[in-house]
Amino acid sequence: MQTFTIISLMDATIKDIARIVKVSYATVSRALNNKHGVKPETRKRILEEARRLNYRPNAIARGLVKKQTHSIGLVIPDITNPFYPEVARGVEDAAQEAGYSVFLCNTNWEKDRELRYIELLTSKRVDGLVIAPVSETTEALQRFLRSVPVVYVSTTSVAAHESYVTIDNVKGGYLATELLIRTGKTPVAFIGSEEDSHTLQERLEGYKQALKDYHQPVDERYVRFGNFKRETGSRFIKKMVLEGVKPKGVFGENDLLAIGIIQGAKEIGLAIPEDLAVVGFDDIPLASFPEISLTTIAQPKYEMGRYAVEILLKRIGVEDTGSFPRQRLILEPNLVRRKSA
Amino acid sequence: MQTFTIISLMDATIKDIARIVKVSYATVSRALNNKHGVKPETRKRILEEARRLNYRPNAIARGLVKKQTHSIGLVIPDITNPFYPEVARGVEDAAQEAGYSVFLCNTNWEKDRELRYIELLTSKRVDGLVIAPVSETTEALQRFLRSVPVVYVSTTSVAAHESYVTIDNVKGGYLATELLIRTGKTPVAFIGSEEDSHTLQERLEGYKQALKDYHQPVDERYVRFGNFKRETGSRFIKKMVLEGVKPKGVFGENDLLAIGIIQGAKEIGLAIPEDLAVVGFDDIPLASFPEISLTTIAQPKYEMGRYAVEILLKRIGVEDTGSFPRQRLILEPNLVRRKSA
DNA sequence: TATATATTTGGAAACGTTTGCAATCAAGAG
DNA sequence: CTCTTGATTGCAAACGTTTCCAAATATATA
Repeated sequence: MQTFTIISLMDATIKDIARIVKVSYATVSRALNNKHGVKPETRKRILEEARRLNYRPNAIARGLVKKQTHSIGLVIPDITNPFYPEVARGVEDAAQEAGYSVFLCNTNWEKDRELRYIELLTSKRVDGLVIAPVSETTEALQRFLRSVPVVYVSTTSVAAHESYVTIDNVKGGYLATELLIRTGKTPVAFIGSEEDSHTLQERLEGYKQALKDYHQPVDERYVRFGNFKRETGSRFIKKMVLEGVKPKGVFGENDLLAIGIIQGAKEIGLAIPEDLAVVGFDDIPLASFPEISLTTIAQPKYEMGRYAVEILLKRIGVEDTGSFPRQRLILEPNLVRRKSA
Repeated sequence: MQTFTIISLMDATIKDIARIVKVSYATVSRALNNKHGVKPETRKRILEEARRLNYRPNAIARGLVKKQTHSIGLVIPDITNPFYPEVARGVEDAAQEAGYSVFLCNTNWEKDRELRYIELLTSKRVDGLVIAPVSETTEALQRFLRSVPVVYVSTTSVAAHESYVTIDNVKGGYLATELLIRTGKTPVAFIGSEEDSHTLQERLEGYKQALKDYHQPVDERYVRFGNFKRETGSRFIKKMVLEGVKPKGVFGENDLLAIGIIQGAKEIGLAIPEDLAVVGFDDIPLASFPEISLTTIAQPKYEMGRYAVEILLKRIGVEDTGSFPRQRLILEPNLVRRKSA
């Protein structure tokens, strides 16, 4: 009894099976991998013994010879940010279906932590990477990335030869602004996160485009940048009206910001959406809560994750690196109308 | 130029370095790992060449000989559920600091998907596992788990020899109920998720304990079970009052449920907290939003994640499996009072 | 029955490291 | 100048697989 337990504790290898069944371990390998060319009866004996020994193939050893690990890395800023769990879930589901596992890496928005992670992941010989980069990729980062297939998610601004999946942020910004204008909520303001973010720039471009198309003046006093935190939205809207800049509508670059805007507006006695209509971007789970009911531009987050790994796996599948054409997938944003605008 | 690129594309190995520097690859290995006993000048030359070749140690090969991968698995029901991102983050941070990577696995609450994952992870030879199991562990699962160190998170009901970190659910339930009673919100109801969940049972026990201590009757009509979805909370509270069962306070087994309860209550014209006070459990990020402002029992989610891997790594550190004593860490729940009660 | 062919098996190298042991080397002691 | 000693180095095995190639065996063909 005791002995039995101990035996089952230490991992049996292919050699153990070979020794017991009295065949070469080449044969055992073939049997275990359902390769043709092993006599049914032999195969049966091997499988039985494997089962009896509680044999688990050693993926490490296999990885060494096959030069692939069936693992991919998912590098995101922060799983705690409500935008990412869904894309992570999409990534994970798609990976799992294809027999891949995924390493979760939070960069915490830190450039060097991101770099260290990528370094680590390449050391672990992941077969590929899906990454939502902290910011514009640096040269150092590029150097690493050259040795492993990668698809970017939620960014477009990357080296010309890389694949990515994202949504049409310009269009999203346009849709948001357009709604505000058409419902008479002018002038409409824009409150965004960091100014140098490409995502922001695109959404801002959509905003300006809509303004132009509908013959609205573009007034810089109505556009502000801070960071992606909720408090920022609250602070900025209050500051704005304090300065006498009084929009009737505001487009928040993301939902957290937009929710903050609503909260700030309420604090100074503005009714939503009568006095101030606000629309956000992302459609995080929170947005749909009755208490919040935020009108917003939805991103198909889960699908973005899925598509990213689908592209990645296709890329991994082709042995001839470099011959694989860059894939760009730009998904459609979707206006979902709730009570805030 | 072209040639250079190609060279840097294929991974240089220790042998390449050895060949160029003209030493044995044993020496290269020693140099790269900062082992003593290699002449400073030799080490320098090796390090330089490694850098020049853009050498990345192959963790797979290393793992094969050292029999450890510096990877752990994180097996949770669903990263999309607001409870888990924080613990995942804690796990990841602690792991990262110790040089470990973490595989993210969503079981989607499916027993067999959980099993498949654990099978996969053991095949990949993770050094350990932190797992929030779908339900009571099965025999099959136990068999796998015996071959790898594991610490459970957010559960207590497991084999006597396993480690876990969780919070004192009984106490949490008690705290919640006590608050309701002391603020005069009696009778107080309990609305929970699946009846056979151990977590629920513990929180329910706390509820009953408090009732008893404060000489309140325990009336089964005031306790209901459904699932952990928000809608359930909403439906159940409405159903309750429809049946003439009219609590003044209700303890929702988790925040989602509690928020649902609030929403349902509002729909039928109840004022929160005047007509109905509600307290939840978990303190998910949402709970603190002004629009929600849910009084709840907070779990130190991030810390749970951290502690889990700290215990795990300590366990991994000792070579003599079996000699490591089971670790139980039961964290304190924390009442955070907001507007809903 | 002998030969050709197909099926099943085994041997051995390879994947990229780490590490115990023995060999070499430089230098200090006598 | 030789002997000891300690610091450096190299050799080779090992980790657990996969896979190429050849050997062995069985089956079909003539």
